[in-house]
Parts: sequence; C-alpha cells; structure tokens
Amino acid sequence: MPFDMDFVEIQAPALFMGSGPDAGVKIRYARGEEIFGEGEPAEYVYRVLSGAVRTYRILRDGRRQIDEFHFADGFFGLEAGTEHRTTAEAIADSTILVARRITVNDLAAQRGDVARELLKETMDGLQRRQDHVVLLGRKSACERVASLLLDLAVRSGNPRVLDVPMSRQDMADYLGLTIETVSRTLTQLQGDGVIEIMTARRIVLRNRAALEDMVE
Amino acid sequence: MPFDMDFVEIQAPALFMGSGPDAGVKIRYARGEEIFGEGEPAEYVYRVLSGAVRTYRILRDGRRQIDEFHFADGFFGLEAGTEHRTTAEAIADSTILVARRITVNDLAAQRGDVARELLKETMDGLQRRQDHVVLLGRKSACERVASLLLDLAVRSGNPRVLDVPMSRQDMADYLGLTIETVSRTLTQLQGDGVIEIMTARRIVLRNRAALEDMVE
DNA sequence: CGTTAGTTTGACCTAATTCAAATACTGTGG
DNA sequence: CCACAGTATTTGAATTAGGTCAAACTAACG
Repeated sequence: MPFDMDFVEIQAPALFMGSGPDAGVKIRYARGEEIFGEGEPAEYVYRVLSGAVRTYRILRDGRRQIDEFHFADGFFGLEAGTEHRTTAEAIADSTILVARRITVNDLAAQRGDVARELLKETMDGLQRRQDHVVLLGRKSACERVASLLLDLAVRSGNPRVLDVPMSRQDMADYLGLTIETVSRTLTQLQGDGVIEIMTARRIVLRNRAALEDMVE
Repeated sequence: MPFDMDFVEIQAPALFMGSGPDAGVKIRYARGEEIFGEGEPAEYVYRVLSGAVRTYRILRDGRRQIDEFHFADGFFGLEAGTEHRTTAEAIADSTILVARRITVNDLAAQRGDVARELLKETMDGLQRRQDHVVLLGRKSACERVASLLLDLAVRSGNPRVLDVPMSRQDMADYLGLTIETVSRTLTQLQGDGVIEIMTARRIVLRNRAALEDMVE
C-alpha cells in the first residue's frame, strides 16, 4: 500500500542516510494513515521529510504505548529482525522518504560513512529510549508532561510558542498516563503560570526555567 | 581505577565484538563495585564474561531507574556521545571484558563484520528498551514482575528454577515499582501457585504458561 | 551464634485512574 | 460566513493500584 504509485512524488535527490546517490522515494501520508503495521515484514526504512509520525505497540486488551514521535529528519522503521515491532502512523499529513532496507544495508556494507551514520542514528534512538524509560519508571505526571513539552520545544528549535502536533491521547500514550491526567496537568501548569494554553495544539512556554526544574 | 593492573588477568583471546585478534582485557569486579559512573568520559566499552551488571540513572532527589541488567555476553558502556549516561555496577562478583572505545571504533571502520556486529548489538539494545518502555508505560505491577521473571528465565536458558541475581530493590528500580510492591506481587504469584519462592534469590517457575499469559 | 542487611507483611494514604458529563474546537456544507 | 455535527478536550466525583511508613521476620556472613 505504501508503494501505490499514485503517492510517489519524485526520486529523492539525496542518499537516504546522508549525502550521495539516490536511494529513496518520497511518499505522502495523510493524517492518521498507517505507514506500516506491527508484525509486517520490515522491507523498508523511513525518514520524515515533513510532518510527524508516531510509532506504537498495542497490548492484547487495547492498551497503547507510543514508542516514539518522529519529526523532520527523524528516522524510523529499521528493525533488528525481519518484522516491524511497532505500528507507524502519520500524526499529521506527512512526507516520508522511503528506502529499501536491503539498499541501505548494501550501502552500509560498501561505505563506512553510511555504516557509521546508521550506527549513530541507532545509538541516538537507544539514548532516547533510555530517557523514556527514566521518565516512565520514575517521574511524576507533572514531570512527564514538562519533559514532553521541553522535548517538543528542543526538537523544534526552542520556540516560545509551541506547536503541539499530537492529540492529548497521543501525549498520554507516550507518557504512560491517561488523557484526563495529561489535561489536568496542563491546566495546573497553566494555573502556576508556567505555560499558557492558547488552544489545545498551541502552548506558550511562559517560564522555561520552571519547566526545566521539573524535568529531573 | 578499572585499569589498576592488579585486576588485569589475561589478554582476551577473542576480538571484543566477535572472533579475531586480541582487543580486550579481563577485569574482575566485586559485588557492588562501580564499573563506571554517569558523566565520566566513555573511554571504554564492556562485555560481561561472567556475573551480572546493572546500569542505572539517578534523579536529583535520589530516585533510581535501572536501565538494564547485563548478564554473560551482555554488552554495555557504548555511548553516542563522549560521556557515560548511566552508572554501571557489578550486581555479583563479575568478570568483564574491557576494550578501548577507540580500538573498537577503528576496528569497525576497517572491518565490515565488526561494524555490523556493533550495529546489531546496538539495535538489540534499542529493542530491549522499547520493550522496557511498554512495560513501564502500560503494564500493571503483576505484569511487570511476571515479565521480569520470564526475561530472566529466557536469558538463562529457561531453567525451571530461577537464580535471581539481583535484590528486590534492583527489581523494583528496574520495574518502576517499590520494593514492597515487588515483594507483595511475588508473594501473590506464589499464593496463586504460579511461582514458588524457595529463597529470595531462588524462585521456581511452577506455571510458565500462566506467567506468559500475564506479560502482555 | 549474634549482627546486620535484605525481605516480607501490615495499615494507611495518595497520585493517578475511572466513569461521567460539560465544554470547546474543527471542518463541512449551506 | 455561519450553523451544525462530530470529535477532542476539559472538568468533576468517586475509586483504586501502588506508594509510604513502620514493624516483624529471615538469612547470610563473620
């Protein structure tokens, strides 16, 4: 389905993992659209060009845990095994660079710089999961929400006015909380003058230092 | 301190990341001994030969989150940046193979198989953190404890009688729980006939199927 | 065989969840 | 441009899983 040619725009001008010869295809996904599903063969690897993506796992009874949010330049879908272990969906309309896994593998085998970039990318992902583990294992609801807000800020160039691309449910499922707790926590942070909720998807960081004091 | 020569036993006969020329030194650490600390320069990478290691982070107020337990063959201490982001301590008396990070880097640059093994190892680590994230974000205390027991079983060749190398506090700090909750949960699992606690460090898995039903 | 650290158990408490309802947004078609 | 429908978010009240504090028990080690 991702390779329905209606969606293909142009051959990517850049090497998937860096600069060099072509090695990917741009595909557009609409808000909510699935990019790959858990259990599917992991034939392709992906990089966000624009938009936002969530990768998540679902437990038998429907509990969802979002593994990661991916924004511009974010790399996802590379697996150790042959199957995807998460489902990936576009959070907003997105353009994604898609490359055959084999192509990337071959390229890495031939070129040291590609292999190194692949390792770097994977290690960065590992680090982010380590931070996520600390957040989920040992932080309070307030600390979790503050961490996410700061992370979103950092990853979008530290604007004072934050564009929140995901829903409260997405935030909750990333933070290991319920939607109600996320909402209440944001309301409370606003009450404390730390943030200002313009709309649900637009939040002003009024007191960044206070947020930073909360995250650890 | 890790390179106090009193501790050095022999030159490792095997390549750090696989088979090949020498690239490591065996070092013994006593139970509780620190291998490296958070914030220290990450000059070396490590592989468990025997024993067990915990890597963890501490928040300002002392909350501890164990990132990972490392058993025989387990690889740890490789960082994306220049500093260790966790502290590593021996859980039991352990023998650790230690190699200069630069050596491993150089080796990976020269040899595709080493680069590939390094990537594989890192991707496996990433996968384990993803599982950990799901556990911490969305599983109940009982499911968490069951998951850990099964993980320990799998990682030690699926014996029916499990040797638990870590303390209840270690379990709690890995599972995002308190020591009391871990203890109560184990007692309850025993009451349900799923496990039998011989001693705190020796647990019989009486009904593996029941445990497996709990983990997801 | 006593000391001490680690573990278990008990009673109570609280942060976060659940269930329920009100409110506010967003996009669509008239 | 406005009204409406449907969805997302916020708020409220009651509940609970897991935490906290405290004490009893157990086992490992010198």
